[in-house]
Amino acid sequence: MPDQATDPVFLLDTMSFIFRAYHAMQRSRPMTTRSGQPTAAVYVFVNMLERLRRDFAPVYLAAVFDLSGEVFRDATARQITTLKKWSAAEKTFVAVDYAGYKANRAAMPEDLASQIPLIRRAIEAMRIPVLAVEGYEADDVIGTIACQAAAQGHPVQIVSPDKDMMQLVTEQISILNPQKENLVLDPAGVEQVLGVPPQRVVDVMALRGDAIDNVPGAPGIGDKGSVELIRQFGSLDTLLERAEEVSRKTWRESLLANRETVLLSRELVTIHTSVPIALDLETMRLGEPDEEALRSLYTELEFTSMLRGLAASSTTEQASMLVVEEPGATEMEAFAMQAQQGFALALESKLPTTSQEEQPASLLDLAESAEASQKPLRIGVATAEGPALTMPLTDPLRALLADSAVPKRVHDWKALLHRMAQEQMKIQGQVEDTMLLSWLLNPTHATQTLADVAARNGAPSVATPATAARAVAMLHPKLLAEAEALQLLPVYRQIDLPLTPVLFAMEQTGIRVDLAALDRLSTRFATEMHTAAERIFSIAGTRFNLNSPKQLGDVLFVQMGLPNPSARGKSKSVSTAQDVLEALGEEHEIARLVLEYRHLSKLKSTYIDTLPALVDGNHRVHTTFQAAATATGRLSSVNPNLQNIPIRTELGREIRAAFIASPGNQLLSADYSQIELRLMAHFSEDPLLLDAYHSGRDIHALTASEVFGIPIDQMDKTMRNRAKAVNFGIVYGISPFGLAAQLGVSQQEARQYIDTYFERYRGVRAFIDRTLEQVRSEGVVRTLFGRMRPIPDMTSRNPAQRGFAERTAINTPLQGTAADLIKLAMIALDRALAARGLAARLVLQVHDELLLDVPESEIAEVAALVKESMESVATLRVPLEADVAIGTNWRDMD
DNA sequence: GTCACGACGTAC
DNA sequence: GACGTACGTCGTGACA
Repeated sequence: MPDQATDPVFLLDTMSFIFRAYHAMQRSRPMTTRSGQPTAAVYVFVNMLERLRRDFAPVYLAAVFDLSGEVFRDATARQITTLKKWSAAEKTFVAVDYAGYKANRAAMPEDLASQIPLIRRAIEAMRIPVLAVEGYEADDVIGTIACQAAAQGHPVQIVSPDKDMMQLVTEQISILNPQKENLVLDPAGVEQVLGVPPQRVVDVMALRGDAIDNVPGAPGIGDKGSVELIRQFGSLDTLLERAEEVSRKTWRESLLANRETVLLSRELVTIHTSVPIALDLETMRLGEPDEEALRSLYTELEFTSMLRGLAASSTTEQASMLVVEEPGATEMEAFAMQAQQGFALALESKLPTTSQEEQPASLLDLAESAEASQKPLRIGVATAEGPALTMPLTDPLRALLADSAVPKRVHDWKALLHRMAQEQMKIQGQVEDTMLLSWLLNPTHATQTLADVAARNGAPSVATPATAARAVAMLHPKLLAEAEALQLLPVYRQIDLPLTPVLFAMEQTGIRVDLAALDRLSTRFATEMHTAAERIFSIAGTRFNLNSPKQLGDVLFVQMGLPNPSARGKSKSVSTAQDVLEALGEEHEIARLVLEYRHLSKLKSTYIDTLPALVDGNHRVHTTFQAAATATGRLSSVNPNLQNIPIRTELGREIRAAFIASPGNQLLSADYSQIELRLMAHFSEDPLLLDAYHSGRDIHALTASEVFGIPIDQMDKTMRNRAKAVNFGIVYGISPFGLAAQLGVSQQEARQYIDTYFERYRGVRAFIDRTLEQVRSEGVVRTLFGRMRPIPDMTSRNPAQRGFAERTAINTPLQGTAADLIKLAMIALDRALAARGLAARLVLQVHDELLLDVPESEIAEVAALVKESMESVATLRVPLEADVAIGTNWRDMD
């Protein structure tokens, strides 16, 4: 138990949370009781308080409200028309007109107002002290009490989602946001997030202004400019004194012209700490909740999960007793004994990254970040029975981590490997990954963060390293048992788990980017975009934002009256999508120009101007492969996405050419030939398909001759391409609608093609029927290796839902098995390269393609190895073929 | 400013 | 009412 004098004081910025909760839930789905009483804001408020109590066991806490004090007033209470606002001139609070000050703020909506009495009941039942000073804003009350408590030696946690509060942060006062995984901001954290230290927060805000609260700021100086100027000049006062020195003209002139406005703005945004009130800590002592009152409130509001939490609170308390945040030597030794059987570990979660932190602007920043990184890393550890501890990374723990006889359990092994590489930690021994297990069990769930997985599986909290480790320790046996019951362990142990270190290495290696080439492209694209835009404006006779589909649709189809063949405005704006503009044909030059502009603009903003910001000091870009993200088992790639680098157009290929080999190396690409159609042949055992792949025939030409009745030797490109679209359609779970849209033919015609296809490829028809029947009865579909995807809605009365279910049921085993195969090939290849001591490195995977960076001297050997790894990864009813190509860049490969 | 979402377009 | 699977950018609109 910490010394009473150092118990932190928690100050809750209550209405900010209630408003945010209200708006957030409003957007997703309004939450009400069966009788229609809205409850979203109450729910979020109560939930936050429960979590705060559970995660931090606060001794002193006050829910702070402001002047209007809605909570303690009836809805019909008198309107407050004035409040006291700090006056710089009089150095005191003076009454101002409330209506004017809050002019830009809407009145409280009725469905929120009706929840206020419920929140009042919750506060009373939870025995939470309330702090409100008549006529003063909550911000100022919080600031005042925070300073007083800090002066008396108490650490203060301001619990708020609001950036304004950051100005109050000191060594003693920090900001806690329980909605962002209990993110705590200390002075360094504020600087990391905002780019300036807490003392300078008001300076930045004064420059930037705030439209909502009528804070004018300096017009023309926005988010970026304000931070840059304050960082450059050190403070607002210095900046104003030396405004003449500001190099950018618009900023300089704005500063010179708006000096007084900016100073006034600073007054407006400053939180004042001299509200006439004296801290009385005892009134802020948090009471024991009135369980009966809470039970009755939760029952009334139909908060069933909260009721369960209430019932289970005694066991939860026991679990939390097993968490020791500041263990002594004895506890750590006890842990080391128990840990021999294996333990779970979790690292401190990181602060969100910002562009500022990546590029330290000054030596001072460098020094500060170096200091921050010298703080010993805190690691949460937990065994099956013993307590979970948060402990520093000391030698005994390093030894345990490196001990290959000790199994480890983690959530997101690959992320851990990256952190460990930074910290020079080594981890050996069998590793289990609850993130992968959870994904295999539920691949369609949006996220697999620890917080998310823990919540779904009834684990209490992941706020600190120790509680996170406790959650992993609890999740591991549970998820493993579920995976075993669903026969998912083979995929887990043979595919996704061993793939993890391979992906880690690929991410670390990265791929080299030709920055000079991108720079040239940027200039060239800018010019061409400008030319296209000017011609468009000239033809249209008006200037508008070409990037806005809404404005563009208005100009083309309303103002100019062009025919719109789509006419598929879903009550919103007219579609200006590519296919619609293409359908306008060559006689409308403006359509062609818009398409050209769009293409240039897309490539420039998505790739050309984005990639250079993401390269490291060696001109290499490091993507993150998300291994637990897709519904089918594929990987995905983010930050940046390197799985959608252009290839189809000439302009796009210019970008691809900017991905280059390391000096002295070549790039080697190997891609599976038609892997999904080959898998269709394997699964369906269709004689035509099997024969085609065994005798190396052109599959698209074959389909063209079968479906369109054209002899192979008279095949033209157009018919082959149409047949190609049919073959792709088969893999996607074909429909007349989709094929018609793809080919630009009528649905009747598309239906005719599909019917003919299935007459010829009888095996494919049978496979589809068989698969649908099986999925209808089992509710899941599986890949060849047993990876599973639940398919709901197979029996839905809604034809659209049912159709979608049927198409995913067909596509998933094909796409998913292909994903399994290339993953297995990557694992095999990685081992083969290591066994031969080759320096070639895998750098990318693009679903059916592997890209390697290979020293010249190894090319022949690696080419053979890659081809062999990919083709012999499984023996199917048709051969697997991989085509290998080599080049200095990712475009020019032979 | 922040967030969510739709429209669009890139890949396989 | 969307033939499958992803991710990123932009504009827009709703809230501060």
